[in-house]
Amino acid sequence: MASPRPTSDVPDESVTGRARRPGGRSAAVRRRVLDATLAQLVQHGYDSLSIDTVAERSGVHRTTVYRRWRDVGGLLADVLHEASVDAWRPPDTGSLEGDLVAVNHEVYVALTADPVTVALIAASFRSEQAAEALRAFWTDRYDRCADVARRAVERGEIPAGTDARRLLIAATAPLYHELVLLRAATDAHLPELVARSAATAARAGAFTDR
Amino acid sequence: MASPRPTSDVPDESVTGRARRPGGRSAAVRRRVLDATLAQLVQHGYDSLSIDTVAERSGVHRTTVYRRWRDVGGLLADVLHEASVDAWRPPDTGSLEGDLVAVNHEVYVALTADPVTVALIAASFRSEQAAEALRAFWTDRYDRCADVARRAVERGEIPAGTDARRLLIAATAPLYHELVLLRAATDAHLPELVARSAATAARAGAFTDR
DNA sequence: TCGTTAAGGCTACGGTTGTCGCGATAACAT
DNA sequence: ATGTTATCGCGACAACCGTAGCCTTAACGA
Repeated sequence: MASPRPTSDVPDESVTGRARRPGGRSAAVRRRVLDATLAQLVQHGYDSLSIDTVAERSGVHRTTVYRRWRDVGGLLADVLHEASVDAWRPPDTGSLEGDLVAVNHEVYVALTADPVTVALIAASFRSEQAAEALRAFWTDRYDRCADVARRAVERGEIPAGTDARRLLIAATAPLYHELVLLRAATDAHLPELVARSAATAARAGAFTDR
Repeated sequence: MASPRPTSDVPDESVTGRARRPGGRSAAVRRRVLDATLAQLVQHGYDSLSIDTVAERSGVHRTTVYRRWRDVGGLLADVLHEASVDAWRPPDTGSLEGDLVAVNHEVYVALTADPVTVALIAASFRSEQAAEALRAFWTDRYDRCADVARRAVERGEIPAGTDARRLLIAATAPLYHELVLLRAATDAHLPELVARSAATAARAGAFTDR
C-alpha cells in the first residue's frame, strides 16, 4: 500500500477530453480537434458538425475523438470551456440601464453572429455534457453580473434587496426567447428596448424578494 | 384547357403530411402515425422518437412516413398543428397579475409535464418544419393574449400604449429561460414570482412604446 | 536510460438513417 | 362502371454512427 499511485483517482474530468497524460501528443490532439470543431462550425454550420467530419478535418482518428469527447455535445462543451476561462467582467457604464443595454448587446451578438452559442444550445437537447457545460457557463456569467445590481443599489437607482439574478434574467431572457425560441424577425434595437424595460421594472421594485 | 383540374394546385400544405387524396386510407395512415408519435413520445421520451420507431409502432411503412413527414420535426409539427386548433382563450381572472400568473402556470405545466412542448423545441433546432410550426403556434398564442393587456388597460391597471406582446414575453420568457435553457432547479412558485414581476413592471410603464 | 502504461491509430462490425425505383392498391373524377 | 393517378408497401442500397479489439506509440516516473 502506502504510495497512492494515480491509477484511478483523477476526479473525473475525463468528461471534457481531459487526459491523464496531457503532455505533448494529447495536448496536440486536443488542440487540433477543437480547432477543427470551431472551423467546421463557422464554415459549414451546426448541422455539418459530426464526430466524423471533425475527425477527418483534424487528422485525428475517429475512434480517438469518440473516446475522448463521446459526442458533438462533448466537443462543443470543451470548446466553450476553453473559451469561457477568461476575465470577463460585466460592463460598468455608470447606470443600470447602460449596463443592461451593454450586456444585451453582447448577448445579441452572441446569438446572431457567434455560431458557437446557438450550436451549444441546440446540442444541449441531445447531450448531457453540452447541457451541463451550458448551465455552468451561464451560472458563472449571472454570478459575475451580480455586480451590476450591487452598483445600482449603491447608487440608489433600485431598492436594496433586489435579486440580481432575477433582474438579469428579466433583462436577457426576452432576447433569448425572441432570437432562439421564436426566431422572430431580428429587430436591431431589441436589446435596448428589453434592457430599458428591465431597468424600469427594477426601479419599480419588481425584483425585490417577497 | 378550360376545366382547371386539381392536378398541381393545393397551396403546398403537403408540408404537414397533408394529402391530396385525404379520403379513407390516407386519413387512416395519418391518424395511426400521429397516434403512434404521441404514444412513443409519452412512453419513451423524445430521444426514442425516430421515423423508424414511429413507423413500426404505427404499422405504416417506413418510406411512407419519410415521404409524408420527412423527419421527426415534421411529425411533431403535425401533432402540434392538430392539437393547437382549439378555442384556447387566455385566462380572465379580473386582474393583470392574476391573468399572468394563470398563464405562467399553464406554461409551467407545458414545460414540465407535457413532453410535446419540450420535444418540439428540441426538434426546432434540427428541423425547419418544427421551427416553423413552433413559431406559428407561439405567434398565435401571443396574439390571443393581447386581450389580457387590453383588459388591464381598460381597468386602468397599466398605462395605455402598453405593448401586449412585450408584456407577455416579459412575463413568460424567464420561465422558458430557467426551465428550458438553464434547466435550473425547478422552484414551484417561480411562475408566480415571474408573473408578479412582469405585472409590477407593466404598472410602472416598462412596456409602453418609446 | 528504461519499464510501465495511458493514449492514439487501425480494422472491422452491426445498427441506424435516409433514399430510390418499382409494382400494387385504392381515391377520386368521369 | 371504369380509367387515371396519388399514395402506399416493399426490397434494396449507400452512407453514417457508435463500439470493440488489438496493436503501436510516446508520456511520465524511477
